Amino acid sequence: MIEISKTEFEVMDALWQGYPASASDIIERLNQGKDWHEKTVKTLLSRLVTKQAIDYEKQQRSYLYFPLVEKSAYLANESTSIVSRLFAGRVAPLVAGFANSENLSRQDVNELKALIDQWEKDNG
Amino acid sequence: MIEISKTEFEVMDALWQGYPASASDIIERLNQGKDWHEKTVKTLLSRLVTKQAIDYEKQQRSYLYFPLVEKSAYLANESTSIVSRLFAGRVAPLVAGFANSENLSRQDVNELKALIDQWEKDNG
DNA sequence: ATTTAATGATTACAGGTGTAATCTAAACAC
DNA sequence: GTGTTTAGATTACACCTGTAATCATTAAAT
Repeated sequence: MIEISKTEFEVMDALWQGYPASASDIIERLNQGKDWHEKTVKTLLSRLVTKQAIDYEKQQRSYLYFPLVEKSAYLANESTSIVSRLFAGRVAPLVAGFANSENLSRQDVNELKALIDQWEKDNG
Repeated sequence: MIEISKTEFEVMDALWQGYPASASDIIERLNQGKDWHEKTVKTLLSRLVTKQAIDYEKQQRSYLYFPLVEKSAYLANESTSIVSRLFAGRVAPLVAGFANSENLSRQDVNELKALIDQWEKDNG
């Protein structure tokens, strides 16, 4: 799997919001929350192209970028690798940690219950 | 929170298995699974000391290391920060991803059910 | 047509990381 | 007591990251 750094991920996330998108689109989206220099964002875009996480089509003088990796696929991979590194591959202990540190919301619990129900319907 | 790299984490994990422990203890534990050069492990131990993730007491010529951070505390912090970065702070979507990629085991589901029950007992 | 502005490409640069090798001092073997 | 092993300290070194600045080229403005 492609290794994407923290800042690169934020750029990916901005791109996932809607694509194809120009560098200035991305910069604008990012500057809703962060305050990165234009040059910084462009460096990150280049690096993502090199890593083959995104690609572009030339549009006159500028580029229109699009992701080569789906967000859901990326997140699934990352989650798996992190949970495998930190929790020997099992997700329950991670959730337990959340519960213990009061980081579990009512909404989380409801969603968890729903997806457990679904899981049990699918798997005996 | 202290930033611990991937390889540093593996050293921490070996130390958490039992401490105080000498460098050679750690090296031995790590070489059950990995195959790192002795020098590499010692470099990582030094860096962890610098980062104040571990400390040591001088024992004659060699050192006896011990963690300054508890594993559970470290894991709780890491989980929170990762889930916050990747899933806007909510853990349910991460678990959903696991369910969808067939990475959820019966044991996970049972544990999740148990901790949800507990959570509901504690919170309305 | 010439200046200006905007784009992407190239370069910069310090700090972190993975992965050791070399240096130095102390302990052990003989 | 002199050579050898061993522990930690110091140094190495390439690649990654965060964070841009400068360069080159093209399009737009006048």
